[in-house]
Amino acid sequence: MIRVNCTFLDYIVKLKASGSNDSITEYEAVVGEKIISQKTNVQSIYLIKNGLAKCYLTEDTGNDFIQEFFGAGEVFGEIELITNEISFCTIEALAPTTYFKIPKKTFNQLLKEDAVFNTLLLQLMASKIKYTALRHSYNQSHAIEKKLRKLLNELPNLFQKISKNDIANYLGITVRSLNRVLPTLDTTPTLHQGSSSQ
Amino acid sequence: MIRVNCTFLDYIVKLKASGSNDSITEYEAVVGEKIISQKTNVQSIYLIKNGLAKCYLTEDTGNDFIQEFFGAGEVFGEIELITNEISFCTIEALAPTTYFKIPKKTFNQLLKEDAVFNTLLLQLMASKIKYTALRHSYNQSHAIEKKLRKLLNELPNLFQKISKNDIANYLGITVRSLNRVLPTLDTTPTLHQGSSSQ
DNA sequence: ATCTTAAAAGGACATTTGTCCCACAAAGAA
DNA sequence: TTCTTTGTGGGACAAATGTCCTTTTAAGAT
Repeated sequence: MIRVNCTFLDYIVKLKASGSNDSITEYEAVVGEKIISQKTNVQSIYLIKNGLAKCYLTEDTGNDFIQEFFGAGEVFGEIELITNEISFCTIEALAPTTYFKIPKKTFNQLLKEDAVFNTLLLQLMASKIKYTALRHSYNQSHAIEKKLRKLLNELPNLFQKISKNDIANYLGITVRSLNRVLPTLDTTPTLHQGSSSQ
Repeated sequence: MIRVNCTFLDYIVKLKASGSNDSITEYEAVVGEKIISQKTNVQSIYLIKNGLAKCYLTEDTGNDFIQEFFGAGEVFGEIELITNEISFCTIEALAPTTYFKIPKKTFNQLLKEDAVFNTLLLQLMASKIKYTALRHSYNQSHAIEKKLRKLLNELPNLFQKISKNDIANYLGITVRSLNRVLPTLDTTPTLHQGSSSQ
């Protein structure tokens, strides 16, 4: 549930370190900071170096639906650059997060001239498609309890890292429903400690 | 809800017509035929020339969840080729469907040597990611009635083209629930006529 | 024509999930 | 400290959705 991509991160770190590309810059986001806001223009692709962020869509109903949690190496903004459209989701830091920013021009150059970069991006996107397909399918056809068990299996310290509200929004349920199911699981989850627990 | 991609189809048709690539072959699937089966090896990418197919995942519960309906120009198999993994979904014809098959070797060659093809594939994948993100988000945060209205808005003759069972599996609900909501809509849907109605 | 099968329609009931509350605890601001 | 805000926990009830089952209709097979 927390997506990472070391291969891609390593490649970009090396690229930056090689000095051949000084347009790649590094930033830091504090907890709660929005790195990308829904329905705004995107002029770079972003890459998380370290930290944790949530990627979510706000619906007309006011509900937030969390697409995914992003950890080290995860990339975003590439969809907007490729389709030339405004962002369809918001990326918000859940912990202090450092990230790289690669401007559109550099991104297009790399895509064209760097075969390795091109392949890495294809793999990254293919992986996103597959992962979300599997996740949403599972979500549609299983009860809350099973979804939660699966989640806890993937990330045992889930409740230390992510607030209940965010977990509920990730599962597409309410916090009340989440709380109702929790006691039925063997595991005894501890409380959410905020970003101090990372 | 029925995805199409004329640009990509045109490009492949021209590529094939130019004679420069005789490894691209054409096939026809009858109604109910599975073009790709879940958990099998994939050695080509596929491209629908004409017809209609459903792309679905079968869960351990036995439930089918329909990811998307594919119309002319839609591509599949590319994820499996890029990630080098077995297929995670089944593609099944809902109407007589003609499609192209591009072998893995040719696909990789095109990706490397044909910049236009490379870009088209990136766009296609970006579009898939965005579309499914929006759809699943909407599905998670809206009641059945709204989901159905949205669908009927996109495709007024929905019920002529697709069976209720498939529509239910696309929305992640049961046929019973679908039938319950139908009378509350102004529209009076007619019955599913099978493939004869196209 | 008759039989068989698959899709459709919907009643009755159970279960799941959401909504609306209120209460409590922790963290940060004044 | 005291106040305020935010996350948490859960009771009571309402609404949405699923399960199970029966009937009807339409299409295709023999």
